[in-house]
Amino acid sequence: MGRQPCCDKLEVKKGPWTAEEDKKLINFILTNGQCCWRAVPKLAGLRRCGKSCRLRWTNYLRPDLKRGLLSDAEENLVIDLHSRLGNRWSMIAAKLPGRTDNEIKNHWNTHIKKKLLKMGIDPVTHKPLKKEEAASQDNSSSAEYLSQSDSDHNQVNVLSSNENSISSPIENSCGDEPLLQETDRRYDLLSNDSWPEETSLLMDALWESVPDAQNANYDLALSSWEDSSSWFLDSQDFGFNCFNEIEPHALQISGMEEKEY
DNA sequence: AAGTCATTCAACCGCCTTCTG
DNA sequence: CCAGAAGGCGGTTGAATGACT
Repeated sequence: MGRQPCCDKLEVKKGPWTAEEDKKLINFILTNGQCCWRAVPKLAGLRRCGKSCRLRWTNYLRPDLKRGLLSDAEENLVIDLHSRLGNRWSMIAAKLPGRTDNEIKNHWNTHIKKKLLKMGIDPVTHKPLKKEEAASQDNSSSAEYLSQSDSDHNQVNVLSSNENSISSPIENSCGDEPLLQETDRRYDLLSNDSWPEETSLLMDALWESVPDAQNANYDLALSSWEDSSSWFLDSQDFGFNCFNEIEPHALQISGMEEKEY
């Protein structure tokens, strides 16, 4: 007999969240904070799985989220971090204020991966593709990207980081070294002391650009509520800059018009 | 205008890790 | 120390949307 499902599959709703559900979840978390996710649906009056509530909150409703495409600096940082950490999206996301693992993972798969392939770089190992493969790539796009990097020395660092510092996780994990040791070493890399200076600077700049994130109290540390929620953005008349300033009850009552999906 | 294909991203699934009694 | 519960994570899916014919 397998593991028990986390929710009663017959009772839980699936698929896209409605504005009404979002409202309930937001109100509940604002009032009670993040507690036991399994209990959230019941307490908040939602017919959703606790996991689904957590995902919805962390990936979409959390007020400290940035929305929109990753900036060039963020993209470069993702590439650099990926070259060190591999597909550890949550760790990568932890280094980018206001970004979620899901968002970064999606962006990697839809944009960055293609970009690197076009440049003749293997997105898994971050090494140049085999000569014949690379030769078939579009040279112009590669040249274009590299020329951009002239004005952005961080990109140069990204492209050369493996040469100078740490070899790719994939390569290492294929060696004789036990996987566990490799994993531990990767975790060691998370210590800021071991970041190359350029990467640290890049990260500092990103964090400075999101002042509230420096206090990164991801519970309810809250920069711009508008950014986190397009339907709320539509109600900018409220002029809220910081979630802390919002009375939870005010959110319950006001401005929460039905979102069109 | 209609049909088809490609792309994006929110959400789900299931495994792994951590916590708790 | 162990087992079960809960949380977290990465891979994958599929609906929505856009681009193209």
